[in-house]
Amino acid sequence: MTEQHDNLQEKQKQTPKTKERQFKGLSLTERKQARREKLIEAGIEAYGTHGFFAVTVKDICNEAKLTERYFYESFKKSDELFQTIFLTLIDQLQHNVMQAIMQASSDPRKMIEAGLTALLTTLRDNPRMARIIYIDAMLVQELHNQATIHETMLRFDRMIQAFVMLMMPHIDRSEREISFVATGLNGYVTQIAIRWVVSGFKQSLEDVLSSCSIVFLSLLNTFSEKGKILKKENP
Amino acid sequence: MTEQHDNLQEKQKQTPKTKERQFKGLSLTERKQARREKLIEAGIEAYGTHGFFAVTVKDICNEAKLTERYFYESFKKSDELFQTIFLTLIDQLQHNVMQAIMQASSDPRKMIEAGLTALLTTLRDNPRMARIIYIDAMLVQELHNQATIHETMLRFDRMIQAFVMLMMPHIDRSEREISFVATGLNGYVTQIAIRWVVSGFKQSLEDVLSSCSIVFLSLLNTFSEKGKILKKENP
DNA sequence: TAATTTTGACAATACTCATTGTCAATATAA
DNA sequence: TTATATTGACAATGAGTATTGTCAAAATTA
Repeated sequence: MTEQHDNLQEKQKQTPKTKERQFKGLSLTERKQARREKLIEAGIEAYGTHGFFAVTVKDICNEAKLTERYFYESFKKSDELFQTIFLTLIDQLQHNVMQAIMQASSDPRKMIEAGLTALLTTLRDNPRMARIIYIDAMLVQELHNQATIHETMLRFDRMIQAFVMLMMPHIDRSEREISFVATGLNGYVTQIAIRWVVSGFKQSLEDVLSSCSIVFLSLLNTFSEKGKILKKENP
Repeated sequence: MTEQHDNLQEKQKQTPKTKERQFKGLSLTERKQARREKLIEAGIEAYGTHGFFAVTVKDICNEAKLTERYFYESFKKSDELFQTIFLTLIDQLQHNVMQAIMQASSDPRKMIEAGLTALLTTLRDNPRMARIIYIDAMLVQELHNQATIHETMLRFDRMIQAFVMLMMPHIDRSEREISFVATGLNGYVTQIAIRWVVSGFKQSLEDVLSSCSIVFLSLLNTFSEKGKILKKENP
């Protein structure tokens, strides 16, 4: 219809439209970034305290003292915030564990203890992180089949697998089987961690640590004996 | 207004209200029961195939070839169907496992193998059961904090705990710690099972079984050596 | 101070579903 | 065959909430 006229209007609007203005000494991008971080913090607080399904976008905005408009300024869909939070937290957790393992002596037993201790203390010191990673994330990945979250979870599997293969170079098991064992070990620790988290960290760190270590140490022992135990030896 | 007249009408309505009539040779109760079972079957099909969150009440009714009215004839709330299904399936699974363990010889190794084999074959032969128990149930328990489901899940923990304590009567660990180990073992098997289920049972039963057994056998070995391995013995 | 961006409060819209209600068609008993 | 219990299709309601839109007050620059 009036295409030429419209094009003219567009030109006028595009350039001089929003003259960026400083606010509280911050530029537009800085303010956006600040709001984004407030939303992330609020999300951790809300999700980690009440659980993913009990929390609405409005809740998070209230927590962050921002209105819905600003939510969608930073995140296209409401899932995006959760995914962002999840990735942040799991990076943090994995980093702590890896670092602890690296810094331990090269004795496998020390490394196991160090890694598990790092994991458990991180969870205890960040209970909201614990809830988000171990409970909510499981749900969200299913709800909106978020491949990203699932893939990220597998990082721990692979970390354990690498560890096992590193510790026992001349192991007589197929890599495929070790991969399964790693998955299982991850599940072992995860399940105990969940119970610990849910209980409000009632039990002592030492007890939980010992319950986790024992399996790793047993396996270590079994593997280093080259699987003798696994052969059927009926008396 | 016309109270007396209304009362009269009520009386007439109350007694001869619904004269039960036979339909297709079935009484009202029989028909209700049949519909209920169709809904349960449809629920297993739908939930087990597409997942809890992708399924609506209407989906289940379509699958069952019944209309919504009949859904609420059998279940007050939509959750009720899922809970019913879950309890049915987990009973079935636990029964199979227990039976296998009982029927095995009293050799702990045989019992472990029998129990795990029963678990894995049941899951492989009922993939929808597997999905419902190991994936959807986890979610639903959180979503509508269904204590029932959570409690039921703990049955497996306790089953394993009882087994461990039975196998190793003179173990030097506290019951509390054994309880944690049992939880962990449950998580170990569960995690591997989930991966197996999700992969569409790609790997052979033998591989999966072996990956599960190894941990039980290692622990068995460790415990029967009275925890020597766990003492620090630096070279 | 005046003009205008930025913000915050809140209304409006859109959608998905669970749950309930209506009603005509059908099957059954008398 | 007739009266009515039963069924199936589908509309109506209601609740919750994500997402978008409006607008006046507050803050900033010139």
